[in-house]
Amino acid sequence: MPHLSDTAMVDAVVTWFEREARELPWRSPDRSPWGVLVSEVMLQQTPVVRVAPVWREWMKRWPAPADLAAEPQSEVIRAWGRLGYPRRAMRLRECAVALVERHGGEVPRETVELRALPGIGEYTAAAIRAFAFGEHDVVLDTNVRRVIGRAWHARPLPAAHLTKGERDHAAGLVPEEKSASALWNAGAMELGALVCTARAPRCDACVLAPSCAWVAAGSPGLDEAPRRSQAWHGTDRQVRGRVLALLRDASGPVTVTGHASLEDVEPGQLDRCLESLVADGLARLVSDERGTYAL
DNA sequence: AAGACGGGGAG
DNA sequence: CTCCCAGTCTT
Repeated sequence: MPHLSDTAMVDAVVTWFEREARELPWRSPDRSPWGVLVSEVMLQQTPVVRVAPVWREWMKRWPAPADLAAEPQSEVIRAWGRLGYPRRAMRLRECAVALVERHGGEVPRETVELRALPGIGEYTAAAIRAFAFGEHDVVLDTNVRRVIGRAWHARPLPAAHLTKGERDHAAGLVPEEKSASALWNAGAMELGALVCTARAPRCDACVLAPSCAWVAAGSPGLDEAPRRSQAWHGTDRQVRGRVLALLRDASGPVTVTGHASLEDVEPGQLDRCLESLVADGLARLVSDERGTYAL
């Protein structure tokens, strides 16, 4: 039976984080709130190692919201490269425009204002407040949910959707004091990313192990836990990605229909994907007759 | 409450 | 080859 108090467990994570935190570029002392915002959007569903080089490039090229806002979307999609979910790049640019129009080109620190920005949801708003401004907030990403779920509730993996009960419990764990709250938010995330990982947790190296409810229960359920399965090969998602890669790597319009690199794609599926890309605003039709598209 | 949405590195 | 990742937005 675990016997450490909530506070002692939270403190253990904070202490561990102060010792073990990775030196990520968006954690540098000279980072800007804009840099934090960009990093958070890039990190939505994309791992740190893949984000880092792109983030550096973006900060060099577009150091402030106004710089990105002035850029054509095609260039932004190109610079996004292969980070995935290119709608994020589109929204990031829209976000930059909104920052210029509504906030004088600055990143606001209030939740309502952040949430009103394109691409900024519950998690990202809280992360920006905590990591860019040091504000007290509840940062709940998949890592923090997994850490809390295991250490406090003996659950192997978080449920698909965040519940009110889960949010309330997480809120109760955040230290009152501002700087400690930010360290807990970042530390719990870091612990989930480096130690309390989804499928191969390193409990022997975990500061919470002595008081972890899941460890105490014998670390059950990892194999039986429901997995989110996402078919990939041959799906519309893959075809959309291939079309976008084609448009990205070209300097101008491309005749997509009958293109050699898409030979194996069924014409019907290709048409459907092209139509959806145009509907999403990610691609535009240049010449209907010739099946020519561009970013 | 579901489903859609990219891509690559690790196991 | 399967699984996962600092989620968001739209039905």
